[in-house]
Amino acid sequence: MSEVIYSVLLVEDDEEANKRIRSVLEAHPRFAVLGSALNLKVGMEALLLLKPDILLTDIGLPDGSGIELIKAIHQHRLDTEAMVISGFQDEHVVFQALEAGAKGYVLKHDEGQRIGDALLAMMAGGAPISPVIARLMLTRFDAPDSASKTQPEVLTERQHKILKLVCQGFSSREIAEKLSITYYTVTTHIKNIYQKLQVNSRSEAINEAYKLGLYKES
Amino acid sequence: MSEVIYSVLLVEDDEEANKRIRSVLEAHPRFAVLGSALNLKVGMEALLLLKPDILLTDIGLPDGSGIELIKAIHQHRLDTEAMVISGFQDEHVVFQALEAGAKGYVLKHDEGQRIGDALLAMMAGGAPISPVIARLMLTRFDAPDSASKTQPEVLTERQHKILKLVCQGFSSREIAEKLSITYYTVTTHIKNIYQKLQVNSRSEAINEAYKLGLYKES
DNA sequence: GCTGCAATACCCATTTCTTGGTATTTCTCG
DNA sequence: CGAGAAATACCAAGAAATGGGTATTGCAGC
Repeated sequence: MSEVIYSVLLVEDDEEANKRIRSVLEAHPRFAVLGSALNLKVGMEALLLLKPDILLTDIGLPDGSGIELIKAIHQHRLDTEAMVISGFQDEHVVFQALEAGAKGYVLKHDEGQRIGDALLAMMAGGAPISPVIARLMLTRFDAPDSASKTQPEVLTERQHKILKLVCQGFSSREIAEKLSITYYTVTTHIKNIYQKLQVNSRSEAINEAYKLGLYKES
Repeated sequence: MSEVIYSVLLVEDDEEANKRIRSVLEAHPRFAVLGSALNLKVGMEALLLLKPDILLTDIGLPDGSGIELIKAIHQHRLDTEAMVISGFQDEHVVFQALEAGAKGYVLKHDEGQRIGDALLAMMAGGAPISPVIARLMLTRFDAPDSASKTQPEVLTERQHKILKLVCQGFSSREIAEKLSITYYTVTTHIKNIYQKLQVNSRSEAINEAYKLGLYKES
């Protein structure tokens, strides 16, 4: 479509791979590499400072997981899309990344062209995967188990009840009164709900709840 | 105008709300609370016995609908004005209540002052109903009238756009950026939206937007 | 018995929202 | 032209929410 150029931050501890990917992107007309980091700490600083359009990060960094970076994007409400580059096709890691909000997942060994294409596809607005869906997938794969009888919900019963009230427009204090618990407890629950839904405001939580069809009458 | 004091019967099953509204009315110089009931049965008895000037009732009572009370007013030809207090702006319920003869419809979450004002407005011959609801009534009951080309919305185009963004979970500042207007302007719009929707928080507005079906993709 | 999860409760610093104003400009309608 | 609606912008105080913690209790599973 457009001729927009996307700024990219690369975080990859393998110097070899870092260099290679970087040069690939630098050769690409649609991307501008703002910088690259070799570890989580530097990557985090760069992310918050540079606020790139795209974060391209490895998962296994020497001083932590690249997932932290993806989480940071949400926490700081950056307008950055995250894509994971990993050496493994570890299912668990993939889900973790998606859960954290990553939009894509490419392999280190992919050729440069593929990486560029993947990034462009992502920026063109791939189907954003709901964090909860990802989480559901996670639990589904983690536990190829049995039951599936009761609530397949990620949220606990209590959290669900509170989210429902939040969606109905009640304030934290009103919810506390309704449930005969303290205001503090309500805020704690809400905090946990936000984390599970990967959002950070009431409005976003409500939005997510509706998206997931969590509301079918009361 | 006059210094008339109106007698009020309150029927509300939520003890919390009951107590709150009751104390608000008791503190008001123009109202005298004859009694309050927590369910339909007691409410009905009280209504027929006390014949209050005003019936202030919830709809969803544990043993039936408050609409029964409104109907009873007509059935027994009482000289009582009915006003509904509800936690929801459920379209269906509103119509039922108005059809049954309710003169007003206020929200539980409204502050005491607003409830008092609404009651006085009603006694003065008004019908304190949310403009949005009124508009819905019009479009429902008739009006193959005018153009119908433009948006049948109560909200202006701008307000609609902003409400949409609010529903999508954006903060006021984010909306301001997106629309290239100042934060102040956004808050002003939101203020006006709240007034039109008769709510007083983001969550309630989102709720209302969904209830009114204001959202059909973007 | 230990561990982990869920639910509860509390604190505090910071941000965001809410509410009450005022005010200017543009546009439409009568 | 004047009235009114709509969009814009600004301010300030108080309420609420958010994010970072810590901590206790009870219960299920290993």
